[in-house]
Order: sequence, then C-alpha cells, then structure tokens
Amino acid sequence: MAQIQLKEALDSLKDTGVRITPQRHAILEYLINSMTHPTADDIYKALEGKFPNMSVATVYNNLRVFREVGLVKELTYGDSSSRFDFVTTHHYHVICESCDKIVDFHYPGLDEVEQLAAHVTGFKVSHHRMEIYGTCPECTNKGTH
Amino acid sequence: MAQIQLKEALDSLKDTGVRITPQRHAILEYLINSMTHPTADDIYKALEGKFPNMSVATVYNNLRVFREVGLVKELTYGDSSSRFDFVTTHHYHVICESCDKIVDFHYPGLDEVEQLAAHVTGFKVSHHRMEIYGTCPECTNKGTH
DNA sequence: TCTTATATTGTAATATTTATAATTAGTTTA
DNA sequence: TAAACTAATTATAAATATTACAATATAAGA
Repeated sequence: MAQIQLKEALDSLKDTGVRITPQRHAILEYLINSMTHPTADDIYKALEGKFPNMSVATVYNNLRVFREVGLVKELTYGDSSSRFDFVTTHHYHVICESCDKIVDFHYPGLDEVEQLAAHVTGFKVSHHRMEIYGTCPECTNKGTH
Repeated sequence: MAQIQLKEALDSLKDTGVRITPQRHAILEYLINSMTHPTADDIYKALEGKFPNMSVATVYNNLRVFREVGLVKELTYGDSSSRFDFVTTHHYHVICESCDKIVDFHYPGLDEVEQLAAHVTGFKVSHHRMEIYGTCPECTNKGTH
C-alpha cells in the first residue's frame, strides 16, 4: 500500500518534470509512512541519520514543491510551525487542544457549502479547509482522574 | 452599532477581571471598526500616531488576552502572520488566493459535522474552523483582460 | 489618596522560514 | 556511456514573526 503510494507519487513528480533526488524520495517516503503530521523540523531530524549533510532549506524547498504539485497538504495552526500531510483520500482533521494529537476524520465533503459561498460572494471557489477542535478521549480521561 | 459592540466588549473584559487600559480600548476599537482582518503589525502601525510609545509586545499580549476571553478570533494561514477578527456573529471566511482579500460568509454552521466527528473519534468537540479558498470577482475579471 | 496587582515598555532572544551564491548531481541527447 | 544542460542541494545569512524578561508605570478597589 505504502509502496504503491510512493510509486504513484514519484510518477506524478516525473510527469510534472520534477527531478527525483534521494532527498525527495526520502522525504516522500517519510511522509507516507508517518502516521503523525510532521513539521519541517521533524522531517529534517528524522532523515539526519540517512542524510547527514542535508540542509533544512532542502526540506522546506521540497515540501513547497510537493505542495505545488498537490502531493502534500500544509496544515497551519496558530501556535507553532506548519505541519505536512501526504494527500491520500479526502479527509478532515480533528485536533486535541490538550495534547495536539491529530486524528483523521473521513467525511463526504462540503460541496454545498462551497457552492453557496460561490453564489453569495461571487468567488470562483477552488477548495476549502476545515478542522475540528476538542479533547481526545485520553485527555478527557486524564482530566477526570 | 460599533459603539454598542465596543461597550459590550469592555463590559465583558470588566466581568473577567481584565483591566481596561487605553491601549486595550484602542486595539478593540480598531478591531471592531476595521473592515479588514488586520495582523498584529497592522494594528501596531495604525495606533502608532495615537500611542507613539506603545510596544509591539503590548499588541501581541492583548490580542492573546482578547482571544482567551473570546472577543477575538485568530486566523492562521500558511504564508505570513496571523490575522485577527473581532468575534460578532457566526460566520466563515472566503479568501482570494490571488489578492488575499477576505470576505465574510454567513452560514448556519456545521453542527452535524461536529457531532459526527465526535461520534467517530470519541473526541469532546469544542469548535471547528473552516475557510473557503478561491478567486474573487475582481481578480477573475483582471485575469480575463 | 494609597496600595497593590497587573499592564506596558524596551529590549533581547527564539523560532520559523526564505534568500542567495556556489557546488553538486539528475536527466537528456548524441 | 559521456557530455552538456539545467535544476537541486548545501551552507550560510537574513528576514520575519512572536515570545520572554525585567524595570517602570498605571488601573481599580479600599
């Protein structure tokens, strides 16, 4: 499964004329296998062993490339640095305000909202983002003990 | 209208035991009257004339206080600094990807989505955020000329 | 008015992200 | 396969946003 995703991602890079370097390969692989939603620094640190000379700029550059190609989504919350999510199927994120855990949440989508917004504002709507905030079960339990 | 909002905001500060300083008064007033969604620096610059000695830290401190009290919402997009929005009625934002204009968009809310997310993930859901992205009519027209 | 806790100021520090120039290395074509 | 071309990486510096801290000033209640 992960192998297929990686292969498709690499193909999609090739189609767009983006060169496939070992660093890009590794970053993509890490993003696909990562169950968390890492920051640029997380990725940098995780690949330090494999690429001792890799620059942090390379991570940022390639995350931007991946985002432009549509392979990766950038998640921005107020407090700290951006997080990055390999784009698979359409899903939203539920975020714990206590421990910052991010859980995927599949939902049919909000096409009607986009359509209404387009109608009301006159915008050509391209996409939307939504996140849901709350407290995860673990933190809820911790709080009551 | 704006006067009433300001008065209510100041009352709400008083109730919470937050001191009302001239700087806080001015920041709130600016946020309420502002049709845009200013950054901390926008606010700082706008009040420079009135408060030549005000520190940028004061702006940040007070925006955090206002957010904690629930008077102000912090909007974080990837690229640059946070933007701040005085909380009035429930509305979403439609953002132009070409000129960064932000337009308010009133919508009944997405309670069902919150409920489903709570059910599926086991979270205690507190709130959500959503933004819609696209191209505003002005930029669309500019593009076709 | 006096007191006290809180807010502001000014500055420095931190953190994140981007810019730049030199070097390195994919990819294409012969 | 080798050469050439272009894009990517590295290393570093800079830009930007935000927070921390200590000293001073001030809002609000007694």
